[in-house]
Amino acid sequence: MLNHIHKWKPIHFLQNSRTFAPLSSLIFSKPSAFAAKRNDEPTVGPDSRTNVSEIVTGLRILGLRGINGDHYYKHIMSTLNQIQVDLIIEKLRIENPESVFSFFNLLRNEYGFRHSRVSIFAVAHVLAANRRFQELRLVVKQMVDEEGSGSATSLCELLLNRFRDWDWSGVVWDILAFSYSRSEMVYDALCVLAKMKDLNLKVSTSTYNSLLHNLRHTEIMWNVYDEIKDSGTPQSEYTTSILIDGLCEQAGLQDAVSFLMDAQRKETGPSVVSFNTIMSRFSKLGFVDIAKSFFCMIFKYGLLPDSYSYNILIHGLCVAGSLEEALEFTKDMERHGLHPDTVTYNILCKGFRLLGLMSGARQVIQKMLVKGLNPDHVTYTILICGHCHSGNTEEALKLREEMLSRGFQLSIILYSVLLSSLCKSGRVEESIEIAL
DNA sequence: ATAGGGTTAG
Repeated sequence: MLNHIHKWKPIHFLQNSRTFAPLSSLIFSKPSAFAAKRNDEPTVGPDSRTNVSEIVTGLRILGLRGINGDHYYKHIMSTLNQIQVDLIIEKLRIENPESVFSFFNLLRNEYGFRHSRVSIFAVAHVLAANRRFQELRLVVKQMVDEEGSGSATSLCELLLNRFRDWDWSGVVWDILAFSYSRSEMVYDALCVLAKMKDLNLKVSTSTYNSLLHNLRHTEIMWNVYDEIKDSGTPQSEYTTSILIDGLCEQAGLQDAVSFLMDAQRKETGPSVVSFNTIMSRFSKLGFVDIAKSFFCMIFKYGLLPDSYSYNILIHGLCVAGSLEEALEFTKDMERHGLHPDTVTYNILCKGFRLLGLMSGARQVIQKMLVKGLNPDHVTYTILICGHCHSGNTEEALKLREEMLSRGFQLSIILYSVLLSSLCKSGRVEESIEIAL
């Protein structure tokens, strides 16, 4: 340990590095940064000689990889507390914003560090400024999941008190509302929206859509829709389809169809997504013929069905037992330049399974493999259940092995099917073995 | 945010 302590001597390190041109030029281009050691900052490390500024400096010189490859730094990282981390992140954010997120992630992923809300929001603002929306969503989602429902009030307060004038805070607010909605904490999402309204902040279409989707079984959906219209937020094709789906449940299919037709009068016209939603509803209620007529209507509106349209219809036909027609539509799909995907093959596989034709199911999967598509957990579930159902426990067990070797987990339901099938065929011992 | 799966027993 002593060796490593000696290894870390910031001043010597700088003096020695004078002989190495590339590094020294980098270092001495900003000498002021190295007057780092300040006495008013908490010290860290085994000898209590390093402080936050020096860590930030180290990060600048060595980079994240360098710092994590350094034994002494590694030790410091594992002993940092939340106050120190908050200080580091704040300094990095100002002096070296490109590295904030990496540092934040490193601590969380490799050291199991739990960041404070303040640091999370600070990092979120940096991500928003850099338009790294995917990572931004992830960071906020993790926070929201950890904080749980009912946390919106305090998180909003924090945003309001400490981040009010920050650039991009509108985006962070929106992502916060979106994350609550996505995690099905609808009232927290609504709470954030109410605050955003007070602050005159813009709500994005995707946040509104997610919220509409979660509220589609309730009357509140219409309040949100009114708000969308009042605020002039642009609507997407999903907005209409979510409303249609909600109408199917709240009012009835007739009203939903009227709404779809009304959409025609608007400038954009109905979208394929809306047709798909209606088709799916009718199909699930057993009205495949009506679903089919909507499928034809897509063309009449000058639109083209997408792979969702085909899969919905093929599924409806399979469930209705019209396997031949389902196969016809699959060919038609290809004629229209749409490739049957894993979902299509799974649907067809289930079609054969429903008729007890496991050899046909196998052929479907064979064709799928030829097309370069891999079976997923749905494929395996259909096959295993089918084989269990037809008494071919041996084949089901083989598929279980294959599934596990490919890194898929068996669901509880699939296990119960498999175990009961084994028990029924008198193979109780094996059943117990698998269960344990 | 529109497409695909699955249970036991009673």
